[in-house]
Amino acid sequence: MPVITLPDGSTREFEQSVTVMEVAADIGPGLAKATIAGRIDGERVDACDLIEKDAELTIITARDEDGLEIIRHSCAHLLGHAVKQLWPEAKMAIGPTIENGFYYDIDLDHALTDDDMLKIEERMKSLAATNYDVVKKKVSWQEARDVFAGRDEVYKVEILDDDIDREDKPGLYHHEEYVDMCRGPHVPSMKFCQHFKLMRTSGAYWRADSGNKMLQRIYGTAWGDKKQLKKHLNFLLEAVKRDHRKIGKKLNFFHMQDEAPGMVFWHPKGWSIYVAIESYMRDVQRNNGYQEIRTPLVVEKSLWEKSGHWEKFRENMFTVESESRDYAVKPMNCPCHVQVFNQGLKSYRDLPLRLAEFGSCHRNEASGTLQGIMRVRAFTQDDAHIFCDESAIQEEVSVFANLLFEVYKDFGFDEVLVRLSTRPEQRVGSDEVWDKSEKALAGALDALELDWLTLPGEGAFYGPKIEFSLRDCIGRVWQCGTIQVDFSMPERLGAQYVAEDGSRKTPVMLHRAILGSFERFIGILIEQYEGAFPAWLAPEQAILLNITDKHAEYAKKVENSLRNSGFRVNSDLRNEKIGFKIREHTIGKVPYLLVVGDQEVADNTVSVRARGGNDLGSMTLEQFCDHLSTDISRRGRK
RNA sequence: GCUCAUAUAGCUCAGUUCGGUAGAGCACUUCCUUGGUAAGGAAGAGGUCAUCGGUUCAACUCCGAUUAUGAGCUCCA
Repeated sequence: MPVITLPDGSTREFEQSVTVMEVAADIGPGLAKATIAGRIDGERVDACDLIEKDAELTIITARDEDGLEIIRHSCAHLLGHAVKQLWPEAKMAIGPTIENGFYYDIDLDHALTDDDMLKIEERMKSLAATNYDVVKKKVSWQEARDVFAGRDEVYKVEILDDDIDREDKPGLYHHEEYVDMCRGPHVPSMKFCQHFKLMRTSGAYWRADSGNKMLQRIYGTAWGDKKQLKKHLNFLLEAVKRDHRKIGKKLNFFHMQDEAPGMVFWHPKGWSIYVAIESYMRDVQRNNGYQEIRTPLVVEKSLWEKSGHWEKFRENMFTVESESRDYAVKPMNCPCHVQVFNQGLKSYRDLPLRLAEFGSCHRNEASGTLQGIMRVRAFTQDDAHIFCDESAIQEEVSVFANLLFEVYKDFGFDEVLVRLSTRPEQRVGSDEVWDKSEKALAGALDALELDWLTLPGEGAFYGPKIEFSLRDCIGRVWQCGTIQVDFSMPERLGAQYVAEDGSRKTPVMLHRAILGSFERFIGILIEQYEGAFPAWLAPEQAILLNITDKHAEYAKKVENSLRNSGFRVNSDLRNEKIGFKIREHTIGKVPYLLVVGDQEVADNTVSVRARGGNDLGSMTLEQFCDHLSTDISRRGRK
């Protein structure tokens, strides 16, 4: 006689055990139709699962996040169903859900082509169109193993053997002749799996181990209705439109070429953006207690041996040989910064000592990881190291985080995600030291009253780190800033200071960056702004357009005057119609187009057209300077 | 590094179904046009079809290798 309590607090009593679906039907036929699964006392269950005793029940429909996830999971099974019909010899590995969709890893000798993808999608659609019911059976471990062994599904058998307790009762979901094993829950009927699209294939190692066989992974996206699917596909198109590689080429910001893989050739316009950001960061650092330094790019191997880099990351370092000595191009700035710290005797009165460097680093990343200017082999960090006493960590982290939030706001990013990465398997330093470091960072975050998550095992080899990620205007998340505690390197490299009691102590070092790397950050900005940089960063803040040759001299005069006022201005004096020039520089995303013709020459003004086509009318030079200055001083803030 | 795909004019891309050495638009050059807020007109020039090798009478096309790029995987100190 189970009593079911619903989310609104109402209760329903039943004569005998009932399924989730039956409860839904009892509430109303409309709900029954929409029922995907249920949540009993917080745990997700199938619609066909029996409720035998009193329980709190929530019905899950496509409107719930959970419902969507179940749909995606079932779509993975649907993919399996289709693939096995088309290639019966395929062996199915795992098919989990991911953000916005699902994938399935498949072992199949035939390399899947784009045509195959269409074929699979067609088959999935026609299977789903029959609205067949998904039938769940709980079986014994042995029974499940027999089923998959009988079907030669070696990966399912391996999962059973290695990961599933012999006492467990695995759920087998029957999609007509296809069977998949899953913790569930799944949709009761394929009528819920109608709005999906296969996205791409790729290789993926079995159990994510690069020593294992590479399987073929098929990615798909799936949604509760047509509208959601369309919205997602539009989002993807939007992301493609913003691709920094395309925009970077079109707007002539930079290029890359075969001879220097993973390294950027900055063109005048891109470099102008770079310089604007660098000089902004230089001001920010100077105004916040940092001292800028510059250290060598190439340093003898022995220093990297002492710092621990040679042991842990030799493969990713570029090396150079000269006069029988081995050098490495620096992959990080920290060991060099310790060398600066080590010059001269330091007192506790010198701490915290904050050394900053726009440090140019080279890391020989695996070729497959390179991506535009986002992931490169040569990059420059807005790097700094804070040498301080252990007791100052929390304060330094907190001051740093607040500074970082302000900088991000200047770049137009208001939402920042914070995560704490803890000790990885490969690391230096004792567990004691790691305990201390992790605690210090967590303490600082709590003191700031931030929402933050822990990423276990994601820390750097020398210490735990806080990572700051920002969300761009179309919702994507980019990891940029970081602050990392390091109790190890100062000791390894012999950093010391004289404490109040006259004893020698080893300082703690905080590695920190706000933007991360200039290359990557500019890539992010290009995508965020779709190339339309706000005035303070725009390579060309304004451009003079003359109507005819008659006005060229006046245009040139205005251009020079604006330049002398410190603005980045050019003029386009070509013999072209004004409409043509407007079009070209609109596409070029110049913030202000200044048109000059008879009228303007006579009145000593410029006709101002803002980006986006806003006609701001005629202004005197002075008025325009004020307008532009105001715009620039706002930076990226709204 | 691994899997799959891709590489044609400065850019974006056609094309060679079945091997007989290539085409468009934009950009560029010249000429005409001096025109007021997203493309004025005409003519012209421009490519060893990524590199190296193989098959062939003949390769841009087929095969192999290399390099780079892309999507993922692994990695990201």
